Amino acid sequence: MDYLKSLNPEQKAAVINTEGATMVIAGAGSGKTRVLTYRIAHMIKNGVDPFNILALTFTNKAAKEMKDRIAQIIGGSEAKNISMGTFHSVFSRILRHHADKLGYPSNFTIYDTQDSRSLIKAIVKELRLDDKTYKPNLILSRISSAKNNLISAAAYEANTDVVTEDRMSGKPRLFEVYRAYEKRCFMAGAMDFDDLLFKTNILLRDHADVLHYYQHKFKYVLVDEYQDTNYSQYLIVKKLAAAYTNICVVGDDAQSIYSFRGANIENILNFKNDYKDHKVFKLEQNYRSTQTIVNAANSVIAKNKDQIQKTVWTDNTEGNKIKVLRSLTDNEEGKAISNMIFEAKNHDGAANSDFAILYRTNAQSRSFEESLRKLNLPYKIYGGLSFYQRKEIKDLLAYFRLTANPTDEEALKRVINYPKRGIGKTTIEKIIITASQHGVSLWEVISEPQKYPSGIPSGAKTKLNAFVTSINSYAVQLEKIDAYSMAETIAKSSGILKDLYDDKSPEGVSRHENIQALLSGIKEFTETISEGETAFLSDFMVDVALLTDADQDKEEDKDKITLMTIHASKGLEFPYVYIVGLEENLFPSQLALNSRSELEEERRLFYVALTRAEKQATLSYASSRFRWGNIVTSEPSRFIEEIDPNHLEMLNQPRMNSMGGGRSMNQFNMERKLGSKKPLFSDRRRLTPVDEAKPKKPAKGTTAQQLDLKVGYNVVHERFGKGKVVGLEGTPPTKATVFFPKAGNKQLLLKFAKLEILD
DNA sequence: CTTGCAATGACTGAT
DNA sequence: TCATTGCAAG
Repeated sequence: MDYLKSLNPEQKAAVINTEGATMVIAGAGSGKTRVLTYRIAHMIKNGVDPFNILALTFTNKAAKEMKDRIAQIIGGSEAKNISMGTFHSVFSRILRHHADKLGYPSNFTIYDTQDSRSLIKAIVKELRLDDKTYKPNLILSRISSAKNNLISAAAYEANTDVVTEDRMSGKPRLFEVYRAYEKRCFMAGAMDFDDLLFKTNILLRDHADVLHYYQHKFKYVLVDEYQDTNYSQYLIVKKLAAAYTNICVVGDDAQSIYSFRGANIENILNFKNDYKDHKVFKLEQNYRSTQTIVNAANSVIAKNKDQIQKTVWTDNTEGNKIKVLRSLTDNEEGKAISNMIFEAKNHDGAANSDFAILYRTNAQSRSFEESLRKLNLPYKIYGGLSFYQRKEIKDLLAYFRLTANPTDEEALKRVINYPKRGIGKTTIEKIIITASQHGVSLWEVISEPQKYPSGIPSGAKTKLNAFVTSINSYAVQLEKIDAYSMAETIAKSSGILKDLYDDKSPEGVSRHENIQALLSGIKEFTETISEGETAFLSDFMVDVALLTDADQDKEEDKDKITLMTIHASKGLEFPYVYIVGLEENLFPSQLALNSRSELEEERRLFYVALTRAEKQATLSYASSRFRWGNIVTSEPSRFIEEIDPNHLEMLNQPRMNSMGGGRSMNQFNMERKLGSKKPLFSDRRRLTPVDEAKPKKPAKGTTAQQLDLKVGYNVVHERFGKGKVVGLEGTPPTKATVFFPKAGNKQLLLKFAKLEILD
C-alpha cells in the first residue's frame, strides 16, 4: 500500500477509517483532495464495489481528475463505476431515470438562469405587475432560496411568514409569480437548477422503493466542500446515508463562500448532532504555501467570529513578503500587474500557467486582458459569459432542445422567430394567452391550431405551420441518426448557419466560428462513444446545461495565465497569485457591508484568495476606477489593513496629501481625454463620483503622518468616525490601535488609514 | 412586422 | 461601458 506512505498521520487516519460517519475538517492547502482520492482508492482496494460509492464534488472537472487519479492507483477500469460528480449532474441523471414518477418526461429540459429569468419576466408581464417592483432577479433569488429550503409554491403561499415579508416589502403578489413559475416549468417539461435538488428530495420522499434502492446502492457516501451545501443538498445526503451511515464529509468552514446560493455553514457545524457515533479528523498542516502566506491568511481569518477552532501551520520556508501594489487607475493596475508577471517570468523562469489574477467581479477582467495582450502574454479567462451562454450557441441549442422536448417554452420563444420568419410579438402574445386559457403548452397551441382557436390571422398561421413542420421533421430523425448528423441538419436547415455566414462583421464571423466549434464538439462526442453504439443528439443534450468553462480543459490552454473570480478559484493553487481590486465597496462588495455575517463571508473569500498562492501573493488596489461609465474614487480595502503588517511589503507609498489636490484632478482630466465626449457625470447614481468625495475631506486639521501621531490623540477616520489612539507599533509608528465609540477597537495601518488629527 | 435610434439601467458570486 | 427596451417610421 504505497500510497499510504505519502500521508501524514492525520491524513492517513482519515483515509483508513472508511466505516461510519466521518467529518474531515481540512484547512486550506492541507491535502484534502488527496485524502478524498486515497480514501476512495483504499476502500476499493479493500473490497468495496465502486458501484456502491457516491462521491459528490464541487465541479465536474474535480470529479474527473479524482476519478482518473483513483483509476491510476487501483488500476483496471473499475473506477468508472463510481458515481462521482456535482450534486446537479449526479442527481439529474437519477431524475431522468425516474422522471415519470414525478410526471416529467425523461428528456426534460434543464433551464439555466437565463431561461428562468426570462420566464419570470414573462409571468410578471402576464400578471400585469410592475416590473420595477417585481424585478426578475429579485424574484428569482426569492424562489430559489424557497426551493433550496424545500418550500414549494403551495407551501410558500401557505407560509404566513414569507407572505407577510413579501407584503411588507411591497410585493404582495410574489407568491402568485412563484405559483405560475412552478406551473409553467412543469408544463414545459423543464427543471431549473434548484429543481434538480428539490425534485430529488421529492422523489426520495414520496417513493420509498426508490429511496430504498439508492440507500442500498450507495453504501458509501462522500461529500466534498461540505461547508457549501445548502439545506436541500444536506437532506439528500442525509436520506441516502441513513441506511449504512457510511458518510464522509470534507470541508473547511473558513472557506464557505456560497451563502448567496443557499449554502449553510450550519450543515458542517451540525454534523456531530446528526451522527452520534462520528469521528472527526483535522488536517491542519498546509503543504501549499509559504509561512508568510499561511500566517497572513491566519491573521485575517482570525477576525471572524463564526468558526471552528483550528490552527493551520506549515513546514515550508518563510518565503517572500506579500507585495502590496497601489495604482492610480484600474488601467494602471492592469499594466503594473502585467509588468510584474512579465518580470517574474524573466527573473524566475516561471511558466504562464504559474500565474493567476483573481478578482471579485467578472467585470474587472478587462484592464488585465488589454495589458496582457499588449505584452503578448497568453491568458485564459474562466467564468463570465461561458461558451454555452453565448447567444448564437443558445439559439442553436434551443433548436436541439425543442426537437427533443417541444413543450420547452423558453426554447420555443427563443427560436420561433429566429432566423426571422415573420412571426411577431402580437402573434406570440396570442399563443401565450391561448395556451394559458386551455392550460396547455405553447407547442400544443401552434401544432394543433384547429383545436385551440387563437385568433391568429391566416398569414401568420401558415408561417407557424411551416415552423412546426420543420421541428417535427427533426424530431422524427432524432433517435435515428447520430448526434453530429442531426446537429448539422438542424444548423443548416433552420437557417442559423446561413444567417451568421451572411453577417460579415467581426462579431458575425466569430459567432459563425462558435457555431462551428459547437458542431465539432458534437462530432467529437459522436466519435468517442463505444463501438457499435450510436450517440444521439439527445444524449449530448443531457448535461449540456450543467457544463461550465472550468469543466473543459483544452490542450491549447495548458500554458496560460489564469484570470478568474475568487469564487471560481476555489480548490485551485498557483505559485504566483495576484489579488486585484482590493478596494472598499468592491472587495468587500458594497452589498455586503450591511451585516456582520455578510462581511465575514467576504473575509472568507479573501482568505480563499490568499491561500491559493504557493510562493508569492500580491495584493493590488487602485485609487480610482471606471465603473458604469464614470470614474469613482476608492479606498484601499480593509482586508489589507487586517493582515499583520510584518508580512507586507509596500511597493509604492500612497501620497497622502495629494488626494484632494492637483493629482487626482490631473488624473481625472487624463481619463477624460481618453474617454468619450460624454458629460463628466451623468449624475446617475450613488457610488460617490470624485467630485462628491472631496467635500468629505475637511480643509482643517492635518493628515496623520506616522511621525506626529501619539497615544491619546483624538482622530477622525473616514469610516469609523471619531476615535482615540490607544496604542502604536513600530518606530516610526506603522500601525495604530484606535478606539472608536461607534466601532470599537480597530487596528489601522497608517499607510492606508486616512486619519485626521484633531488635537 | 421589421428596422433603427434613443433612453435606460446594470456590477456581486455560479450549478 | 454595454446590453436590453421602448418608440416611431417604413
